[in-house]
Amino acid sequence: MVSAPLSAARPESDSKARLRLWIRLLRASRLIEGVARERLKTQFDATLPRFDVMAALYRKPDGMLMSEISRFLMVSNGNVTGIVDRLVSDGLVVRAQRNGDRRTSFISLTRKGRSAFAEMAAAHESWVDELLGGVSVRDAEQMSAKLKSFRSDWEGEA
Amino acid sequence: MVSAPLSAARPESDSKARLRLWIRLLRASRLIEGVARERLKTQFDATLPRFDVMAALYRKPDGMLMSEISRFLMVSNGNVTGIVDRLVSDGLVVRAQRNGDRRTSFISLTRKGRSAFAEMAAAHESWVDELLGGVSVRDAEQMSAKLKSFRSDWEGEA
DNA sequence: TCCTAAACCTTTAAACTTGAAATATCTGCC
DNA sequence: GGCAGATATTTCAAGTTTAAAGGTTTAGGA
Repeated sequence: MVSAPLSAARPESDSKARLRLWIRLLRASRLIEGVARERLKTQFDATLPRFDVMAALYRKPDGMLMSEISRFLMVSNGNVTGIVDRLVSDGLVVRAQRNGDRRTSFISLTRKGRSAFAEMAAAHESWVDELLGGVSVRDAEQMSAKLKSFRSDWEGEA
Repeated sequence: MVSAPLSAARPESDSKARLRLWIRLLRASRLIEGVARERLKTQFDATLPRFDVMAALYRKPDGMLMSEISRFLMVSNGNVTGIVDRLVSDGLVVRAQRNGDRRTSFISLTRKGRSAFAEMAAAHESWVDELLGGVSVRDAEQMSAKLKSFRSDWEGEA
């Protein structure tokens, strides 16, 4: 009897294992997002999309282009327009004209926006720490590393 | 000089590690969701929320209550109403009256819905396998297990 | 200069999403 | 029976989201 193949190239069970990982990933994301959304609402009268845009801007005090924000957050271009509009009307964000290029403007947090975000970010970090408290730091670091390398394969490094 | 504390209870760096995990988790989810959404659209003229609802129903041939669907998918009640409405008008899903309780109905896939979903599910599994191909099966199983136990802590088992 | 293509952003329509309010029904207790 | 409270769903307004279409501006030739 000839030896049976021990494993085919990417057999059925492999894709099932990855599918299961994906489902768990998705459910974990939804769970955490749900908690963050609810607490942002009740404790800061803010929404998750606004928080996300402000988080992107917080890292770049000099400002970002609309397209940079949408690429960073992995959402569509038109989406960011509406969110920034509302943030501007709330005085948390400004659009600064660029001298060279009239198509674009640099979006950045106002002083008010920065301090509002700093407060929310501290709370947000503690919520995540609370929710993921059951994951050891070692496991968290391991998983982070694996997720990072996975993502690099699909986005041309990051 | 007295010895400095080596680590406080849940020190700063711990929450940073978990925060990083959360960000990576979120970005991985968005990446995969984006690909799935785009391919469902172009290859099946379907949307991700419809796919999700059909996936929930596919596991339960006898039908599900609206509230069961929304709990399973972790979305709001009102949300499911609209999605099911559209699936019904496309003939993919039916609402069956329950004899005992007139508040509720059992939602289930039609024959057409089942075969449409089976096709999409096969494609979906291969997309996930493709996207997560860089994650070894061993790593996938490890991460799944850790995400599962994390989730159980927050949802009263699952 | 003028033209074409590319880049960047906004607008639009349709769908999705939430949270709260409204509606309908059921259950248990008098 | 009749009513209060609980349960299940839908409706509603506001906001988010996408993909596609439209508008403006810039850049790079001919």
